[in-house]
Amino acid sequence: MESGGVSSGSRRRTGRPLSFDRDAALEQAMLTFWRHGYESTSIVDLTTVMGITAPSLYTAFGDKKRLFLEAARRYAGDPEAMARASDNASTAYDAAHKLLTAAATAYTGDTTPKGCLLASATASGSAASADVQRAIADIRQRTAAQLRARIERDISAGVLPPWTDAAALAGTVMAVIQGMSVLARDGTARAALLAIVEHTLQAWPTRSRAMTEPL
Amino acid sequence: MESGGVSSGSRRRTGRPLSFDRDAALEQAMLTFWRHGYESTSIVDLTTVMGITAPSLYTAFGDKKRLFLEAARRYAGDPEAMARASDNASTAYDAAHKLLTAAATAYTGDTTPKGCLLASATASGSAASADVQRAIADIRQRTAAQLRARIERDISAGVLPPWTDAAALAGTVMAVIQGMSVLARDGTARAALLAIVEHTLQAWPTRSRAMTEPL
DNA sequence: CCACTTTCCTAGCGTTTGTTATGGAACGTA
DNA sequence: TACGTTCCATAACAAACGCTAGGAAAGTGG
Repeated sequence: MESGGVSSGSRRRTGRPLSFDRDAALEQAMLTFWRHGYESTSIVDLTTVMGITAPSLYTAFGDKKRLFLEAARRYAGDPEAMARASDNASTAYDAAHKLLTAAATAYTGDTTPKGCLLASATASGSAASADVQRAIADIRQRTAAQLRARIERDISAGVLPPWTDAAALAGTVMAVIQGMSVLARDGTARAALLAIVEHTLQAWPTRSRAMTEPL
Repeated sequence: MESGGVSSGSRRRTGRPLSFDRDAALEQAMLTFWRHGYESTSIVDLTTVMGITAPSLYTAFGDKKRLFLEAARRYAGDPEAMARASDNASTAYDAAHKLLTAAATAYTGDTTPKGCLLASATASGSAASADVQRAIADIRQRTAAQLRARIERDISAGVLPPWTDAAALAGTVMAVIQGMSVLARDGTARAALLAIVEHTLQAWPTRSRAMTEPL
């Protein structure tokens, strides 16, 4: 019963090998969840785009819920990579700027669905998928917590004024990110989203905002 | 075939009267759509909370799609009332402020579901409900257009500087509104949303922003 | 070549979905 | 009382849902 090493490295050593590319199938599943959401995507939809049959899907990914969570993890990327990117930014402003522009760009890709998978997939949801919604909310709140920590670091370092409301600042960035997903779904173009990003960042506090004269 | 005057005023003059309160039933349906979204709310869910049977629902409201659209119209309120509120605001800033605080408050009600019905109900969606999504997007874009027009009016009147990007400004407000719905769903408290509102409005352009000294 | 393991496909499981036919009961009118 | 109209409740419809038994097929290790 110890056989099921889920993670990478250990492949099965015997038995018939998979006849399809597991990664490619997962990618297609992710795109479909991205486009239609979690509950509105049926198993038939998935097997069609993945090019496999239902039993193959179940043996390879468990069930619909686990497949979605794996697709969501693939979409959100490595959480540690996000943390590193946030830490490596020279200031919290830079981190927020990168986060916002990356979102605006990702939500308006030519070859990908509009909007954010995490925002689109679970905004609605029956009681049966409450755990899926919670998992997605966790990913969001992890991002928010990292940004907030980065802001507080800047406050301590004197880069941001001491009266800065770190929660409100991080919250605003998160709200704009999530909101841009809705706008992108409604058809708003990338340039318009980027203009929103620039406008939002104009509210970023500066040590000199109320003291010296910018520009 | 001309009998079906949907709107108010003309009630049926003969036959057995309705045994339930149509308005109260619609209210319950709205709350359920608000909580679970459009596709995740089943007819059984609706008939349960409405206290009627399926055939009664169909004869009184048409079908699930029309019931939802009627509930959404009830939720969004009279569009003309919104337009009047926007026009009656003394400035575009006031209109945006009212819009944002009203959203933050409505999304965190004690007796209502968290978030926005329009944002939650149709963020995901199968191809079958594309028309429902379009109807909801229309309501959003009507709000955005009104706010944008109000901003442009202020620009013409000299209340806002001529270099103001009305589209970006209105877009930011809309993005924050939609984003706050996601945050509210995730459990963010009303006070935190109101802090986001205040922070967002700090980016509002002022004729004097780069010329004279505020405060 | 022979077990043994694992994946593959066909077919179908039971449940839930949105929606409706049917027949009787309740109303205003005559 | 009798009529036309309208509503209610029972029951059921076909389709789609997530999911899985069962046996054939394709690999590895002995």
